[in-house]
Amino acid sequence: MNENKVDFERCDCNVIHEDVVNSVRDGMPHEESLYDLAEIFKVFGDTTRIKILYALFASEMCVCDIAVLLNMTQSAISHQLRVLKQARLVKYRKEGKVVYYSLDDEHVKQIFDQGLIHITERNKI
Amino acid sequence: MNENKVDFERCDCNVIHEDVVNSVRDGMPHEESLYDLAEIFKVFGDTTRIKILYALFASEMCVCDIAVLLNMTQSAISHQLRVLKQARLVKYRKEGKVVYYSLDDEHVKQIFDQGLIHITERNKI
DNA sequence: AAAAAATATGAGCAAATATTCATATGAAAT
DNA sequence: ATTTCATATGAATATTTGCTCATATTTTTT
Repeated sequence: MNENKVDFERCDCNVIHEDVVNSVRDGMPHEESLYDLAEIFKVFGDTTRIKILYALFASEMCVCDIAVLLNMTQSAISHQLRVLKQARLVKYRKEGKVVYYSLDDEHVKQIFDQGLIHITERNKI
Repeated sequence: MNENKVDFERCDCNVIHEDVVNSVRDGMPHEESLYDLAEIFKVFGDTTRIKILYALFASEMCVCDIAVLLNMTQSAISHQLRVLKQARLVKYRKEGKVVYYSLDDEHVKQIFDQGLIHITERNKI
């Protein structure tokens, strides 16, 4: 009962439905899970990274190829690949001085598809 | 053949696999679709908005309730609700001076779930 | 009609982020 | 060994973005 006490002063309004607030709070996942979830979607939330993932969807590619495909700097691509690598969405293999990147997650397509379903359904109206 | 010509100068490296680049380019969705896709994920890519969506998952709530639940300003919540509204992820109904928000998309849960699957699988290692 | 309450919104600010530029690293070719 | 090429990376810059603060709007209450 006591841990449900929150800082009401932070909100410049009164609680309207204290019961709803309490029951919803009990069902909320841990702060950390929600943070991680947002972090993953943040990675997907950039056009360049989306393009890279879509490209790797079709084929394994080296950094230079991706840069040419997207008409962007090698450096910019390399920076973004690092982000994707840290999120464990892509993996790489080295062959001499060339580094080939490919998808490292079976869920990427499913996440993509759900996003696409949303925007296509939404635009139907 | 001509439209495949791109500005190679922008990339400070030579094309390594021109065939791969061309075939991948042919399979790429339109620029606009990719932009929209990134936009949707961008909406999911914020902890506050993720929390709001999770809360609305459990129950319809008014702005003030959400603010108290998340221990944040009414203004901050209202701003974020606008973003969610524009992305057509939430809808609202007015009852007097109180505005109740709720989810406006059956796909939200599926998108969430895919994201969760990714982070849980990833953390298994 | 006036005050109060819930929500919305515009401007400003601070933090985060994507790209550029210069340069480092590492492997292959000469 | 030296040069060349593919990639990585740190610093700087420009843009985006989330929150705060003040205030507007709308509905209810008195």
